[in-house]
Amino acid sequence: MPGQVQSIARAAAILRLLAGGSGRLGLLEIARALDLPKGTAHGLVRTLQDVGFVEQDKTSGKYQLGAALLHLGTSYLDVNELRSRSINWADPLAARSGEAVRIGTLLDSEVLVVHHVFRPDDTLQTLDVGALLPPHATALGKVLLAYEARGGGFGELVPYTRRTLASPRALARALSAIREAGWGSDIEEMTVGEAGIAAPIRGYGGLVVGAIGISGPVERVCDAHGQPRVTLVTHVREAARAVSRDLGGRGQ
Amino acid sequence: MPGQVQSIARAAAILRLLAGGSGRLGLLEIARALDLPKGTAHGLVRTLQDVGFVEQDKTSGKYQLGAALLHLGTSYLDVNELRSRSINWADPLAARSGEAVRIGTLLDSEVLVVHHVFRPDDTLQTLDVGALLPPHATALGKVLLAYEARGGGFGELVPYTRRTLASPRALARALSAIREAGWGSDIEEMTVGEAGIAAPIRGYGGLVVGAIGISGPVERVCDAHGQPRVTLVTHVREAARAVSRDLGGRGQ
DNA sequence: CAACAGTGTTCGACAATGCCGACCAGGGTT
DNA sequence: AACCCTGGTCGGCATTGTCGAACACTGTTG
Repeated sequence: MPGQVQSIARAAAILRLLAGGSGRLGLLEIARALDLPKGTAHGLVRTLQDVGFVEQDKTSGKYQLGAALLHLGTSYLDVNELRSRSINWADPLAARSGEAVRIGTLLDSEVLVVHHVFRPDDTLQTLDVGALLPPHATALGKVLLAYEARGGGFGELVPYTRRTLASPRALARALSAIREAGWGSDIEEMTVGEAGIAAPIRGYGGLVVGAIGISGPVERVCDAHGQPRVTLVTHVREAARAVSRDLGGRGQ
Repeated sequence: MPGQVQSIARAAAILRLLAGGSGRLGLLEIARALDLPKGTAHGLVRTLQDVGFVEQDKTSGKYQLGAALLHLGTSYLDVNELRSRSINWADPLAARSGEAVRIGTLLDSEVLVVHHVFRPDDTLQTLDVGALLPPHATALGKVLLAYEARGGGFGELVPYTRRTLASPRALARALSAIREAGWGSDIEEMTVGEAGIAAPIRGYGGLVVGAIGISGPVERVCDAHGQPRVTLVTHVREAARAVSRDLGGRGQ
């Protein structure tokens, strides 16, 4: 594969940096973080500003992400096949299971949430479409990792709770168990008191392109033995199959 | 201001094209639309693909927006000062008025919705955060236009309904009336049966940085004379002032 | 069945392009 | 008032990306 266009790759790095960091960044901070000369960074940032991908706070001079990105992001949702096919099945799943439903896909070894249906009750919930979840500590993420072709080493496995799978060996075992069973779960591995169940979504050719899952309080998601309830597992797997069928895949 | 970085400007144009068009586009369509040689367009698109801003449908070969943009877009929401300050005031406004609340800002002569609170009833509504609204046919848009520094000519004023302000003269009159009154409305100018009320949000230095408004069925938003209800107008203007105060502006 | 009209993709040579480093200009702090 | 820090500018060099033609492939058409 021939070389990349340098300036575009650098511009993307700047945007990722701004998205990841604590919001606003100064020009020199950007230049230092990417190991670029001041002048070069300035040129890149200024054209990013011209196209609306970056805004500058006039008082502090610092830079932040721009409004044009918001529209591009939602435009992506409109085109995304995985999301559009899932929508019809996510709502029934939320209704049947009584829990929140999320659909995610792998992006740079993280889980990108592309759709989110709130838990049917009226509790206050924040929409996390567009959020990135840690793959090793969520049911969605582990399912996606299990079927990921590029089985390279995982990133650093930060432990969120005592039950997080923080060692590569434990994670690899869990992934092969998921491949065996065709679904996966996480029990208080990301936040205490929360559990989740997920199953893979296959696209054209049987390739896994995403995952659908529910998550909620551990006492509702799991039975008396601390295992995910069979009825919920069935619901999730059926939803995953339905979406896969819609996508033209073989559906598990 | 010295020249732009050509390749970044072109890359941004490609992304805008993909966002605006009907989703997927072929390489030649992109090249033709931007008047670029095939090879050049390919290089740009390929690096956009490498950084995740563009995806390629393997079967058709066509290109579409990529997943990385979704995360960038929502990251923008997290940083956006206008949105974060508005959130606390949008919910009460929705509750008091009983209508849907939206907060918008001007982007490229269009209205970008940065926050959206559903109407309190349980009707089915779609979240339009990230959507672009026509400025001349919505209360939010007309308020933003009225206080826009760069008072250049408006784009083409497409008529949506019979009551849309489609002539530059009528629109200019409406805008100066808004400046006079400090708030604006639209009555069946975008969709029949719908009306809206909006007021400007001022940031540091008194500059208008956004607008907040409600919208709903014309029979609820307007009184017997077909005019916006005074109580609703007051609620909207108070909310706008509150947000402005939070932003450090003078609040009207 | 062959010629064709479309794709998306690769390659290499030229030179235009954007990179780099040093140089300005303003603000805050010592 | 001298100093640091910031963001912004300018011009020369050569690295960089652009460009057009050629390639591989698919589906259609004569």
